[in-house]
Amino acid sequence: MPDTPPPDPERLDPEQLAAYFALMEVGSLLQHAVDQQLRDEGGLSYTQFQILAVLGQAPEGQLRMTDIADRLVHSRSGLTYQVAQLAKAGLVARAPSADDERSVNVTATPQGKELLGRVMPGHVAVVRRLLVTPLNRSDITTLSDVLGRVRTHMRTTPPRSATPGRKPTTLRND
Amino acid sequence: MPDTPPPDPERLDPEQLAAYFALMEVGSLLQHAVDQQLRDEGGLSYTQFQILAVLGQAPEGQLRMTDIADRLVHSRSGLTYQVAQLAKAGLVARAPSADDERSVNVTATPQGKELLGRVMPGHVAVVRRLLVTPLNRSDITTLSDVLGRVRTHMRTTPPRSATPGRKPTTLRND
DNA sequence: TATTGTTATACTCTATAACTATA
DNA sequence: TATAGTTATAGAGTATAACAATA
Repeated sequence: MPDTPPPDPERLDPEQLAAYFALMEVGSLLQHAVDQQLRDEGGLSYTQFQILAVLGQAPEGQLRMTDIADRLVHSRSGLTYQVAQLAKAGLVARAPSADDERSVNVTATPQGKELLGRVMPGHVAVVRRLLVTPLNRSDITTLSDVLGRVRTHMRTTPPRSATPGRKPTTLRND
Repeated sequence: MPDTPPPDPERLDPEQLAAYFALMEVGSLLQHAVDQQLRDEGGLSYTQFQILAVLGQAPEGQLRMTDIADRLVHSRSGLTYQVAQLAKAGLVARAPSADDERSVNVTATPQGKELLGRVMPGHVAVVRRLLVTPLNRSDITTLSDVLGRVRTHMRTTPPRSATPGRKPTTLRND
């Protein structure tokens, strides 16, 4: 009784597609909404907000550039730019590391912490209004469980290299 | 024995926060991955890919600028820019509408359809590798169900206006 | 030699405002 | 007047490559 066709690696079945589309759309809309709120109420981009937030959670209240980049931004120069913006606004301070002269320690200034605190309520309100409201407690738990697993998998999976059968300039000799 | 503190609208409990963070991170990583794949294999941004995809799904194979903008991009001028890019690459064609002289009908050219078809397998592969693989069928169903509800709610919820207690220049008589 | 970080540069994308033309 | 769309413009963000300095 072959009622489940063999999984074609070239396609996604309707359920998988629906999950993918819903994820992308919800992520995009939520991102857009919080970005807007952060700009309106704090003059912060979402990336800048994330940097401040990550610094706030850091044990010593400080992180090296590399540490921040690994968690948030995709290129180093991009992080340098964003941290420079934050520093220009007096929201973070940079100091050379004591034990490794190459490193730069970034900390949130009092103004940075103050701004973060001032912006959080509105931020939370947006997340609550858009994401939390339509879900019950069980939905939330499920969502964080399932997406948590996906996140772990994504972090583990090699980005894009290691593609087997990929000869790097090895056809002929050109 | 009050073990459930009253829900503070100023905060999100750990489960809610976890769901929010997981959603944002997974959405961001997945977006980044597919964007990369589309650029590498088709020279398309994710937005451009979406435009082609939406045109492909359209009943007549054509949509007005407004129709596309409503589904995808956030500003009209942004859409004009993106469609212009696609047209410049010969992937879409624009034609004035017959029944409404103001409207512009956009269609995918044969090259556009060809490119879309050529890019889809890799696209699907990324989604499968990052999102589908770590989940079982039940997870997928749940995910699309829960996120589908969130999406519906987001589309319904007024963006940001209609803030109650917001007097639109109605103090005094102005 | 590998790692940390910055700089220079160029490019993509987005949004706002002003504008044209049609309904 | 309202709607559909474009243009001009300006700004934010990102990545790549070259670079300097330290481990």
